[in-house]
Amino acid sequence: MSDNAPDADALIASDSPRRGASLDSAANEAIELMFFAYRDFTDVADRILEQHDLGRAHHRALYFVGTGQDVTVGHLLDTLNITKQSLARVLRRLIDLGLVVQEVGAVDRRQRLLRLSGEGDALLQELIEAQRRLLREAFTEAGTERLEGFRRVMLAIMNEEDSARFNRRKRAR
Amino acid sequence: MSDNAPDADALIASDSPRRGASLDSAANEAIELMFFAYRDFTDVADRILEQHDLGRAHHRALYFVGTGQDVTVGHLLDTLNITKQSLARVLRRLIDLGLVVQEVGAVDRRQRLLRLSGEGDALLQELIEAQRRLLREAFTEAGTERLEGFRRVMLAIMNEEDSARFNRRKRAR
DNA sequence: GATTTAAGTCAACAGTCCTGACATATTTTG
DNA sequence: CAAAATATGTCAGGACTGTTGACTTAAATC
Repeated sequence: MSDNAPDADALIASDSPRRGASLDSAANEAIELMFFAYRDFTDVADRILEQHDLGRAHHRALYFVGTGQDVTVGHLLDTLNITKQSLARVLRRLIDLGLVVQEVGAVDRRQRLLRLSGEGDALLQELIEAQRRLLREAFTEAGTERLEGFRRVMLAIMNEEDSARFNRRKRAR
Repeated sequence: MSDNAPDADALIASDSPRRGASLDSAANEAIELMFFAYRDFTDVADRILEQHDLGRAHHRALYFVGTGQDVTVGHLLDTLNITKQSLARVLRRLIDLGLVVQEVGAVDRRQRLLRLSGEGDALLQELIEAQRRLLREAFTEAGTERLEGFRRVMLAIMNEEDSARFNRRKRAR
């Protein structure tokens, strides 16, 4: 981009002479890695969702309802970073389809605790397994010793709010 | 997920006893890494796009027009995996705003070669720099020796079509 | 009892994606 | 050269997901 480009392979050698320039070209490359990898990662789920006439928004809601504990509407709004109205539409559909069920909160009866029905969980597991398979195969292909590098970089890409959220969820697992 | 959770750190130790189970829980974790990291990665660009009343679709078109060579409408359709109609709306806007210019192909006059205007390139550079900064900082935070792991895993997540596309683009840089 | 909080809902609008059909100009092919 | 294929553009219309802002209800809290 800003180089006079002597070596196209600077990206492969992880430590080249000029530190800053190398980081920049690695970052340029990573912009495309993020785009293509994320697209193909979501594609494997999209194919399943299509069969059920559901979209990505339903997937996300299903996922966080199914992998959290005592998930309320408020938690979901927080996690997904969308508006109440946006979530309402999606949640309504999932509830009408019988994939998500609501119950009044035991401690705070204003809350609606969300959980998956058997059907909902079955679909979620199908979605998770599809993405897990893709990732498992990618880890194997890349070599499992590279997994740690992947994890650390991805974690560092997140903003503080999300890495805190991630760690909170991880702790709860 | 499926563990009786003796050690929450099993994911950090990249080689734990049962190979398959460890890969599975690493993959479970990675599902969330992909979600949160991608969201925060796109957010830094979205904030800039907002100021120009443009969306992600415009960003993608701008990006591939600006980083490719002799980009035609057809190439863009191929790269973005969207329909002609979808692209047309986005491209129309970019052309009307004067960010993208078209010229009739020299070899094949049916083609419209797309390139960025000065203004378009300025915006693209701003967008790229925002994401590059985020990634550069993430690489530094994670340790640059981990960059290679990140790269290889991301590349392995891509399907063949996209990794071929990625390598083609890389070669051309 | 008044205020705040959690959730649900209504109306309306915007962006991005889709399908399918059709038009035009140009190149390629038989 | 005429016919077929290709590259692009455009029209009509539909779906999903996101937004804002206002209002209601029920329950908790001060």
